[in-house]
Amino acid sequence: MFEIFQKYISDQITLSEEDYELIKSVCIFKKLRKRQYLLQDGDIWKFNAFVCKGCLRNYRVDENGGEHIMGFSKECWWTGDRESLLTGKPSANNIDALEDSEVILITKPSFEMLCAQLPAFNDLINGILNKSFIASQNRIHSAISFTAEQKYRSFMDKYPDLTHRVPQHMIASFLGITPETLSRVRKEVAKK
Amino acid sequence: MFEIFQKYISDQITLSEEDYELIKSVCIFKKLRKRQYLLQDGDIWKFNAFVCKGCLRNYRVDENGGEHIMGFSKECWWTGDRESLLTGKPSANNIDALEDSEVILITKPSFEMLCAQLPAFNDLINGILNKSFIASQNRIHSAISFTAEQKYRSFMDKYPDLTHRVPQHMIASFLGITPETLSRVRKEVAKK
DNA sequence: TAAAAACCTTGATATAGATCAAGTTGCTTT
DNA sequence: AAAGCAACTTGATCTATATCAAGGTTTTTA
Repeated sequence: MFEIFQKYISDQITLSEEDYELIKSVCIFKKLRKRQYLLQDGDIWKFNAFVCKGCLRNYRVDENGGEHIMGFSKECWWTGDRESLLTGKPSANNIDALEDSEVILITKPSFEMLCAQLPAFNDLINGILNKSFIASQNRIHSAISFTAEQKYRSFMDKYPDLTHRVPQHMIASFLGITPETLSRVRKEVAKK
Repeated sequence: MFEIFQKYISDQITLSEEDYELIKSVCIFKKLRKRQYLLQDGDIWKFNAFVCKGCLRNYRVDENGGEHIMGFSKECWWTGDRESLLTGKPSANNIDALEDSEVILITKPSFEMLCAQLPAFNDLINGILNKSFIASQNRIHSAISFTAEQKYRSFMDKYPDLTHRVPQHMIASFLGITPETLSRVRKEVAKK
């Protein structure tokens, strides 16, 4: 399980054997069965989580029980709840596994230690935060500007693999449309 | 103009006189008249921009000429286009002044120098990036989950001052609804 | 200070997408 | 392998919001 994380890191920066030992020493390995929660709303989230295998979703539940998917995380993506982690307040999010999955958890203090000890690791993480922010901006743009069809096309464009990997009604939820609408949009898109 | 930036910093971290001199030495001071562009799409954005005075908007234009407002930035907020800055590619965004404004620009190399030389400054900036990311997540949630009325209420909640400071049709654009709908929503909200 | 723009509101109408409902297919679980 | 559940589709209808249009108000500019 650690090898995947190690490869992910070594593909981007150069670290010594000892550096990897240090990282490994603070990793918490966790296997999740399909449908198992990694985080439930109301809990306080304490980690940074790296997905080695499988796929998770991060969602919020509204007052009517409606689920709204904030994001998916597959292998080599990060997940968690930055807001709860930063503020120490209970999370409004739920994270659960869409498939049997394997994740690595690193507590906030350990993570900060790594960033302090390993400048290259710190840069790597910073780059990811930057990229996530940019992705969020683009998602906001699509949410406030696009039609249902444009939203779906841009999803396929950006996440071609997820398009077939996660249930359609979850993609609909991610896009902020109903499953019925997505089904009809797909029929249209298939025609052209 | 620099005093505002200095106060903003000193309210959050402690720096020496020399540190401020260093910061000041890389600041580019710029005054903008109402409607003046700070960035036009197609240009490559090279700075981090801190708003000392006034208010700007950041927006994208779609193929039909429709404007979609990504964000507002008033005094003591940051603005710019992180994506263009990071990738070096032409920006898809426009930034212009809604009021006569004053901004401080810091080029990317200078900014990185400051972050490297002044760890506290680096932490400060990191905190801002984190908070912006969290704000983006919350905006995504509202965009995919809320009705027009809920969107407007949450805007008033989050930005009570902007509610009266920027034109209504721009708030509508920010929320992803039409100006007419916003006008009607406001009438409803006023009743209750 | 008058003319021109920009802005906001209100009404009438249109429509994209939501909701409700039923049937089908395809996974899980025992 | 059957039963039960979850996922997808399709049709009918409804509704929140968009679009189109016009008038009134405020702000800008000459």
